[in-house]
Amino acid sequence: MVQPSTVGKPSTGGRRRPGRLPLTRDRIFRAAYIFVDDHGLRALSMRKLAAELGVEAMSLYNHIDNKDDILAGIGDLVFAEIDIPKRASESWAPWTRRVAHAAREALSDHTNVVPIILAGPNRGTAYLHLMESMLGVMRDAGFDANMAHRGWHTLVAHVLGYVLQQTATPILVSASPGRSPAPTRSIALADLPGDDFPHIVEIAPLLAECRTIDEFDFGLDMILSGLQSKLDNGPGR
Amino acid sequence: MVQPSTVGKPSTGGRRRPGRLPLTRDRIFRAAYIFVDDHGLRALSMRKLAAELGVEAMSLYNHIDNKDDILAGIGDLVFAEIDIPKRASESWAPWTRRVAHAAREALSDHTNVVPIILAGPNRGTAYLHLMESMLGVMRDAGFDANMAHRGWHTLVAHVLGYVLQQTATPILVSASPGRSPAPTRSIALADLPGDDFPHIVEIAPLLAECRTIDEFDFGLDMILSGLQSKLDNGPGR
DNA sequence: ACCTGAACACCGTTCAAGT
DNA sequence: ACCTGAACACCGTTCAAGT
Repeated sequence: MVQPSTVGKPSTGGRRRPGRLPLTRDRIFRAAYIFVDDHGLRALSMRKLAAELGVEAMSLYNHIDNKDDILAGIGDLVFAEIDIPKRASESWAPWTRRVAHAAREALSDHTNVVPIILAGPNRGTAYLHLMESMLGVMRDAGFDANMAHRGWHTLVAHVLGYVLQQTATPILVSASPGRSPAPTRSIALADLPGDDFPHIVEIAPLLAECRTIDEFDFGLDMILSGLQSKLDNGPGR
Repeated sequence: MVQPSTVGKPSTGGRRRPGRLPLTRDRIFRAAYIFVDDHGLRALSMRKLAAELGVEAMSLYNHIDNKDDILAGIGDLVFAEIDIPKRASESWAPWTRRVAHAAREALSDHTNVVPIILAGPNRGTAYLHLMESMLGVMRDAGFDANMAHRGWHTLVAHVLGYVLQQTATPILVSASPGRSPAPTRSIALADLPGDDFPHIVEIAPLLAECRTIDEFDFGLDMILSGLQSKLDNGPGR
């Protein structure tokens, strides 16, 4: 990797630019990943990303196809942060629980990137390995292919759905449905008219403090024990 | 609403423009909704939307704040398509099942709009009314506020997660993880290397044909019966 | 009151030209 | 082989000017 003919100036690799590493797909992806984490998805532009790398925007096109290519790369970096636990002697359910929590955690740590994952098909290697592992553990536990497939879908739906609600549920909400003046953005859910929305008002304090882990576990437990009982109650459909 | 002083020319409302209705927030939202359904979210621009309405882009700003304002309007139009069933004599579970299916159907019919709903907090009136109804039915059935809150979260997570996978699961996928030439986009999941992804390859045919309703019901049933048993097994936490 | 021409500060992407 | 200046066809949004 290090060019052996290069002498002196130990910190820089050659004569490209003072102290600049060469561009690679990987370096572009990582820079974009950090940029989105820090500034949000909408702020990401080819020009600003290039500036972050000390380069002009057009240089990026020597390594990537287009912006979508970069977005796909960023998306898979989130899945790469989920480390898939080794299967100890534990049963499929606790193992799956740990994976589900690891996924929830990784996605929650990078909410700015989540919209990318949701926008289109994920075909990155990290995603595929995660999927493969989950299916394998279920198959080994005795689920048939059909059941493993459905269980996987249900679990993914739960994780994605939960992470979504961390951002998609309005804690602050406008009380006036029509055209609204500027300050309305910060009226709390609890301030909705109690006549129209009594039950929303009732649970408003719960919503405000609900992004906890046992919120997540509440649904996860139902899914895992539901799957377990299908496993126990018979091999048939 | 109809200006009484206007005479003749029954189809046009006045002298604004030949045959042009006046702009309103509602007309802008509906036009944008249809445009996104037809051409996708990324194709939506202020200029093209204005053209669709027979108007210049800047005119839109007389009625809406900015593009995000329009997006929020579009998002709530999807929820407005969910008609909330009247509560007959049925129990909370079948009623909730019907609402969940109605929501799944509305979202599935407007997949281009779904990313808007997922991108940020929903505070539209249609969304709030849906939420209020679901909470109310659960409370009436005997769930306490805490349980209703959690149940609502779990159900929403399931619906959103399911709809997501209709778009986010790769049916077609690249078999070569690194830089890939153009035609790779259309290599099927089933063509993944079987050594690395045996279980994905195994369920690939299931994935290809799985966007069925009983896929959805599989998880929904587990959630509903899980909630029912919590309701039966005691009022406490 | 509502619409618009012109303008501003941006975009993603291409391509011929540089080294 | 890799980088870039200049250019193209777009963006969202503002503002003063029109009716």
